[in-house]
Amino acid sequence: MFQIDLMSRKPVYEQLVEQAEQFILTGVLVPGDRMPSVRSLSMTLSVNPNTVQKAISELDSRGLVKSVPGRGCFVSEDAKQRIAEKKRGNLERLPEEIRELALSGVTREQVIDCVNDVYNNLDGGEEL
Amino acid sequence: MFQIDLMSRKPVYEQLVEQAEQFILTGVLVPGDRMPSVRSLSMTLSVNPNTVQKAISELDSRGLVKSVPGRGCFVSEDAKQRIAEKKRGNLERLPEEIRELALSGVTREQVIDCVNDVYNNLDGGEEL
Amino acid sequence: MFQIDLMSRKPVYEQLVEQAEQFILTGVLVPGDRMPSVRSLSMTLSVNPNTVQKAISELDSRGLVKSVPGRGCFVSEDAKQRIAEKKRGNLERLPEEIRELALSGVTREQVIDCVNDVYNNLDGGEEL
Amino acid sequence: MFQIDLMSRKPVYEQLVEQAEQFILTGVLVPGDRMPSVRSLSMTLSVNPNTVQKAISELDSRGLVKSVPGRGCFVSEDAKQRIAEKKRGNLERLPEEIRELALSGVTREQVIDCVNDVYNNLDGGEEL
DNA sequence: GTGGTCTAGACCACG
DNA sequence: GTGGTCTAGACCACT
Repeated sequence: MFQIDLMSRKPVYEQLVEQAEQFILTGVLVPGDRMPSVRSLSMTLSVNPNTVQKAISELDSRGLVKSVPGRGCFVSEDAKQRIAEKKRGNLERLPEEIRELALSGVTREQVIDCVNDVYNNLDGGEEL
Repeated sequence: MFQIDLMSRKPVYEQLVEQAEQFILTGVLVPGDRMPSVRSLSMTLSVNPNTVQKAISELDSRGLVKSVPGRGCFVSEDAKQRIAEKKRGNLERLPEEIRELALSGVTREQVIDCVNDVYNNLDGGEEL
Repeated sequence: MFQIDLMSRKPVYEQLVEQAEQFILTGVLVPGDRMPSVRSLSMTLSVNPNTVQKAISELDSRGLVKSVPGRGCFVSEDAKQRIAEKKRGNLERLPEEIRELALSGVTREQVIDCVNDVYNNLDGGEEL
Repeated sequence: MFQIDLMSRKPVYEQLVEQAEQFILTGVLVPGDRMPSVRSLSMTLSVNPNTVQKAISELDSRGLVKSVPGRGCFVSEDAKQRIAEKKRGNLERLPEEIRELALSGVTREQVIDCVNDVYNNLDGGEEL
């Protein structure tokens, strides 16, 4: 399920956090699901347990999972909404990125096509 | 001209590099223009000369400026093209970002509107 | 392994970069190998860590090594090819150098002998 | 006659020195010839007179020219021999350069061809 | 004055 | 422990 790139400059724990968010956002993980344990993840990924723990703590502090001592770590009820809300904030950065593309010679049509491609290929069940 | 955010997590030298790229891409700096000197920049920005130097070196190694010891640092002829080419590569990352927005409840219309806003507000003289 | 000449006019960090390239080109360092750490190198060479760091950064930006914060710095897969490609470009400068030798009284035989010596003494296992 | 590249990282004065050496080695300048004056050179090249003066001083200290106050600067009798002698010293560095080419995949034939090309195309009168 | 290199020593994030 | 960033201040070569 999880997989990391040790050669990436992105910190391992951050890769794990982002993947967890992706899984929740796309419905691979749903509220109540139990996350893999620190030990099992650190084993399968050949990563230091501290690193995995850091990712879990981060997810916890963002309210995306709830750690229950002795029982494990579970996706919280409002996890998806929280992530969606945060991602929606990225909409503010979008104009600047598009402007850069425009200045670099990318045409309006290319961008519009790209947008339509994405929306047309969304799995029906994923739309809110 | 240049300005930095000391509180940003983005390294100061990287902020400088990106701003320089912006200036070149938007035509504020054109080929042959002389960059502010290391010392003057470090003074006005209250940043260590070494940090500014690092930014200049980075720009140099990317072929965006040519720094000539004893004379100064000049925007190279093909600077804008180099940047545009690199930015165009970002087009590949765009679908993923839009997909995240879509999954987060942003509608197709919102994104399209955003795109059109950008292209309609481009300075007329700039190439689309 | 690495060693520098403090009296050389060539910058220390550049000496380090060139030695690393030599090591990679001659197979002393192979893809996946871990480079000596910044601190250890700076200790053994009695050089400031920043200077070593600069060399590492340069190698990284040339794609010869991948440095991963917290884990170390590793020779990249295509390092040798990249170096070989660059060195092959030096072939263009060779005629000018030979011409200078010729004009200075070095005979054709002397140069040819030199060439043959080099090729005859290549380690058998190295590709011609 | 002389020409410099202001964008080169090679110092201007060094460019001038090397060009003078080339002119002497190839016979464009012969013993007794008068060098262009500092003022005229600095004018035609749009270079600071100090920079030209530095080049002249360097040539003088190498015994390649003789400055006669009030009369000018003349190519010395043994200029060509001095240069040739120095260049012949470069023969020692040649094997290392060829070895790098060899390790980079350049074949013995390519190098030999290059050598023969140079010697076959030498102007008959230039050979010592 | 310019850019380039280097030292000394600090702090941070990551593992 | 690792690499990455930054400051403070020095020296050099070049124009």
